[in-house]
Amino acid sequence: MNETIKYTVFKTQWGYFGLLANEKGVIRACLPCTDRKTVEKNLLGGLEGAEFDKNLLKALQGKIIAYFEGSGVKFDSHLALDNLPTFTKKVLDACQRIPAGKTITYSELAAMIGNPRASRAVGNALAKNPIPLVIPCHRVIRTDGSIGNFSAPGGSSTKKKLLALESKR
DNA sequence: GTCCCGTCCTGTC
DNA sequence: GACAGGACGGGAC
Repeated sequence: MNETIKYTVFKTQWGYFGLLANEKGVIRACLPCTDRKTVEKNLLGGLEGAEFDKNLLKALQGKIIAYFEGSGVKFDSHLALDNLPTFTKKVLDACQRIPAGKTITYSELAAMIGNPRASRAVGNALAKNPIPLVIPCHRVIRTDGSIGNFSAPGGSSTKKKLLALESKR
């Protein structure tokens, strides 16, 4: 494999945010962290040969920064999800259609992809979401109203903070 | 409120 | 191919 992988780390209101991308689109994202090195480590995760490019996905960077400033933005960047299982791709794709400030439940998301009872499998897929925030997996909550779980650094408290940020608009 | 079983997909053996 | 484990749901108690 000889594809070019680039990454960038930039500052937002919440801390440093990382993006990793190849020619096809975004591969991975890393939620804000106060320490830039931590972000790079989480983002690259042992990957070698990734090239730093501060102008990588400049438009998306701007949107993410605006997002953490509290403005409503729509992430429409191209994402490279080819290496993920079909079901996971479907789940992530459906997840992207959730409008900002709105939340749906795991079972509603399952219904969107034609498997109303696959809520558990949906959670499984979201747990593997490589691109948090851009794929708004934090907008998916449990049917009983509880926040559910979140695999990104910070866990469910990060999820809560993200929802609070969106709902106060 | 807590417990338990059903459900469906992925990763590992 | 089989099995265990999950960001869940819903009914039973």
